[in-house]
Amino acid sequence: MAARRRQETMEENRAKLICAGRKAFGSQGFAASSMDELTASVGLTRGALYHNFGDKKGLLAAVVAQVDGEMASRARAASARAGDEWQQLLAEGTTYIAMALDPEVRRIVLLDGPAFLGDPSHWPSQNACLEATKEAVERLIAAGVMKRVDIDAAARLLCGAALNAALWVADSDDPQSALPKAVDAFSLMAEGFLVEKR
Amino acid sequence: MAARRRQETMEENRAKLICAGRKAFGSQGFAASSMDELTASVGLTRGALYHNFGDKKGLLAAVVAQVDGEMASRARAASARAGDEWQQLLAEGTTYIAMALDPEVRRIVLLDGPAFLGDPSHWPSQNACLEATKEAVERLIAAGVMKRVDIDAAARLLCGAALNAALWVADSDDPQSALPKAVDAFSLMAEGFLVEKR
DNA sequence: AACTTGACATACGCATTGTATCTGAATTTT
DNA sequence: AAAATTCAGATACAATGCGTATGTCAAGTT
Repeated sequence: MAARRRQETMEENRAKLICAGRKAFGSQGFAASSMDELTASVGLTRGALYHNFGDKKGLLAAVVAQVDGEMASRARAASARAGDEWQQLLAEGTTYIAMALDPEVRRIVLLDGPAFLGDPSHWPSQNACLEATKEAVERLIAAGVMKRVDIDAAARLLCGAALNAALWVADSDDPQSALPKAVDAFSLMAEGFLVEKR
Repeated sequence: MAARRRQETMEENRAKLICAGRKAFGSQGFAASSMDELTASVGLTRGALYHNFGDKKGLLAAVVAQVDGEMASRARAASARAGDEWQQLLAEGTTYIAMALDPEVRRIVLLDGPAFLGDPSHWPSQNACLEATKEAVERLIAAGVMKRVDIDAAARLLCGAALNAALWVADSDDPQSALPKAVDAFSLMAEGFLVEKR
């Protein structure tokens, strides 16, 4: 094999570790994941880990940022496909609910993330979900569709409700039938913010 | 000192450990708490811990059950002081928000609990908050005040929104001013469930 | 009073994290 | 191009903590 650039292989290794972190944290949880196993699974040692991410939590932060970013882009895509601005907000919310059914997302972003990294609104990734919701709320208030409430509070409530509903759906006896119930209830509750009922 | 009954001292020791667990888990978090230190702080050893609670998570479960129970009784008290049934539901919600400002509650029940013990709706303590909310929702639907939605879903959304809002308030730059915003937004959003606006 | 029980202590093995030091290949310097 | 320098990652080490296996002594039993 030809001589590789330094930076190139380093980025490759970072990507490998983040990928392995997703799998390990997503399946066994952050606390139960061994960094020895994790690094060995991609042909490295803990040396690479500590050099690249500082400590175990550093890797978690990187993994969270990646998953979080993917969630946000999927949410934006769903939002773009929806009708008016209100429909877009609902689409984002229901997309969050659906995404949180992925065990990896649940475990990493909803459970271990807040527990080990602190409140999502303070994450370096700025919790893209919250950010997207905030923007939507801002537009809706400006357009006179939503009542005048504190933007951060409303966004947090909507996001929190959606993601929490997802935890419920995922852990319910019959997720398939729980999902539409959660989506219905979410849409209904969100209408509390509307100026006029539809 | 007179000879103590066996069961008596055992219950005393259990209480001591749970109390120490509250302090340790609440201040340092579950993962960072050393069971050696914790048990020593009440004049015992890990032997007592493993005998009484099986393992570290066992103690967490006991602590969670205690805190959770206290929260529920405070919520019921607030509910009893409120006006009509709808006001009672709102009172419960805002009480949850206020209670979650207690660092111990936040850390133990909202962060470490779900992360290490799994979904609250499956806790042996049955998550008293959820239970209380469910009962309230059930009554309100029967009374025709709330729209017909799935009871579990609605309760989960309301509870989730309230507790999530509390996490936001607690971690915001200025909790004192954030609290009323959160309460306002919560009350407004909950009205989405109402049959007719008030 | 001898015996049994069991609540808790003691002692041990194993796993894991973080750090300090080392190494060799990629890059830079002369 | 050879020597010098960097630095990504490996190796080695120290510290801590969990869980278990075993021991012990007072409370309860017969």
